[in-house]
Amino acid sequence: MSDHVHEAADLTKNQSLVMGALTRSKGPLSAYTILDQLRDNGFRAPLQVYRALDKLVEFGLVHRLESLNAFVACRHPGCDGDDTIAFMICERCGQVNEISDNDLALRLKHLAGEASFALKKTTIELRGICRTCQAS
Amino acid sequence: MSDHVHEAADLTKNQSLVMGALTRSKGPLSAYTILDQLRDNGFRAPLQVYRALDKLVEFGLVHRLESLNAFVACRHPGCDGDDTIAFMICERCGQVNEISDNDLALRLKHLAGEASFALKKTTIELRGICRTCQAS
DNA sequence: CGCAATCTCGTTATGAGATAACGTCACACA
DNA sequence: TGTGTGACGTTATCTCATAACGAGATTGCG
Ligand SMILES: [Zn+2]
Ligand SMILES: [Zn+2]
Ligand SMILES: [Zn+2]
Ligand SMILES: [Zn+2]
Repeated sequence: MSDHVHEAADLTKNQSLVMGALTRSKGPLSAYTILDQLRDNGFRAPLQVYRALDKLVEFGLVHRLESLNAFVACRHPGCDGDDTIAFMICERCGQVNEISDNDLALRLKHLAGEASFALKKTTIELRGICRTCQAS
Repeated sequence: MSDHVHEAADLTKNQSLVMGALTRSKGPLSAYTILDQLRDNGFRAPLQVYRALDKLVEFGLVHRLESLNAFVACRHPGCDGDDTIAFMICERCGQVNEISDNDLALRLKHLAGEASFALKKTTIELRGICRTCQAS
């Protein structure tokens, strides 16, 4: 276990269970929703979920959506968890799309640089209606 | 009152009090912190704060910081509340800087357009250390 | 081996953020 | 006069998140 890329085998039981719930879900889940889904697996308290989520976010396998207080499995291929990611969140169907754009990242870095701001983490969340929901 | 630009005179008593608390503050405040500060002015329940905040945000006088669950008075000159605004939030001193960048806004609009995503609202929050705090 | 450091886990209780639901009051305006 | 609308106050409740404590398992070292 010298690798820093976290695969399924690296995860503890609780982490795997939480990861599974998020992967199965079509959209983001709140910690308490995950808790409810995992009661049959022995989950009893919020902390069991939050502790697993903390690690999964740290590993870059899960992202937290600040504007939703919810969590989503990373579906952005090649996402290392440190990228500048933008989320498009459909307010009708709840689906989340994860996009990484270099121009966007550069622009933000530039703005931070101009202000001598030591950038650690960026949150970009776009709210709106997705293509599918507009059609219907 | 036919104007749509909201000045101090437009605000109700509660809205003025909440706006005052936010304007006096150097950084963002949580709803409950505002509540505590306004107890002497007759505030008793969270809803009094949240109702005022809802309106102030609607008027564009106050912004909500999603990653902080807190609110900050708009200090961006000419901000109409509909702009695409990025917030730089210092994790050491708590100060918030509000910046509006056209290139950034255009890039986001472009990305949304590419995905046929009907963009309604964008949240951009940069976390890091401000210039002042780096120096010290 | 003996022992400390670290990590995961379970549990209980509590803190922090936000809203539902109900009724009151003042005001505008037909 | 009556009727709608919007702000307000209060209570209760809901959702989100963490503090604090202790039990096992694991690792690495003297
Ligand atoms: Zn990702
Ligand atoms: Zn949709
Ligand atoms: Zn502003
Ligand atoms: Zn600072």
